[in-house]
Amino acid sequence: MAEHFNDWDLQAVVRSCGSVAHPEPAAAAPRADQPDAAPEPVPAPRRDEAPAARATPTTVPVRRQGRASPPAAKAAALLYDLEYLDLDHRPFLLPAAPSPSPSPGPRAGAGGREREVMISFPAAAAASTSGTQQRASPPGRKPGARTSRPKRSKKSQLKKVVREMPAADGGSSSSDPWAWRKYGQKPIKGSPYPRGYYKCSSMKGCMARKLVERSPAKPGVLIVTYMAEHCHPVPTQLNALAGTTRHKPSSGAAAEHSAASSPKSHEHGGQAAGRGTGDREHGSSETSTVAGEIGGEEIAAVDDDSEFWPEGLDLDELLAPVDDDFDFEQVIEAEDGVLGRRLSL
DNA sequence: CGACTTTGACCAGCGC
DNA sequence: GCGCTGGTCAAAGTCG
Repeated sequence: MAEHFNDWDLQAVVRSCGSVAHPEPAAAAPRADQPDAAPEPVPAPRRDEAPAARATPTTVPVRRQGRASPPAAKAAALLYDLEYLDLDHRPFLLPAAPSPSPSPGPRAGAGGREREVMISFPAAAAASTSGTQQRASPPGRKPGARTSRPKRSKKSQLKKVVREMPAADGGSSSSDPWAWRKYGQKPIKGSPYPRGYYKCSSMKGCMARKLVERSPAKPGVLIVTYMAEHCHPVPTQLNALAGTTRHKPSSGAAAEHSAASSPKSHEHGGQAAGRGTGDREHGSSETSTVAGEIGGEEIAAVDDDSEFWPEGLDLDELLAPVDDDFDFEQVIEAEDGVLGRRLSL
């Protein structure tokens, strides 16, 4: 796993924290994307919901638990458009993992297709992002009450890297060495699924952040948008800085929660932004998280994924990185030749 | 005790 | 100018 990190690590990552001070991060970075996959809080979509979206409802029976999902190759197959990416600046596909990493790199492999949207990154942008840090609001502030906030850069002018990955993959946490901390969640208009907002917590001052949301069109697919750059090297130790990981023992909701909440669980696919305003608004109380996914959502994901599951792809190989915790009983093949796995816990 | 998640509110950008 | 929407903050609570 660590291997693929290198791939992007090289380019993506470190852009000297100076960036913080650097008003022009993007400028300097030809490609500030940090393709890290991270714990995706997957707003658990209800499988019942968005039925239309589900292309292969028939395969539902395939059940697998555990985050592993048909990641890799899907990427290749997956090619639906990310309209929202079209920021005028033609989004382009990243050469996915240049790395011939042995493992089905979760990276691009994670089923994620990446697109980098390069947009002028006005100093303002930097400022805006940094705003987070700049702004130190006085204590005792009423919730939500902020003091002056630095001007936000034009939202549309940030450089972004968008990746798609199977929800089942939990955002291919496996490929994301960074520690992410969720700082918000919002329902997105037009989408039944809320979007989770994450910041890099690997290092203070790092402005890297990512947005995670489920594709309305394909609930089984997570769309992860990376913004800004990491100003530090990939932590050799997950959670180097972010101290604790929350792994709840498992038990009913707890289990669900655990996966969900353990964000840092880079390894585990991390946090699931279960519910937040979004859920509330959308009425979906799916506190999902990876764990949750494991339970059910994931299944859905799998189904979807299965759609593009490449034939020659070796599941075990792909799943290897994440299989640690789970034992798959068997691999089953769905009617349409879709592969599914059933595992026993 | 520190880090994380949840959640309501604030605020800026954007469209009408 | 107004309202909507997205993005972010920070208090409160949870967990290891």
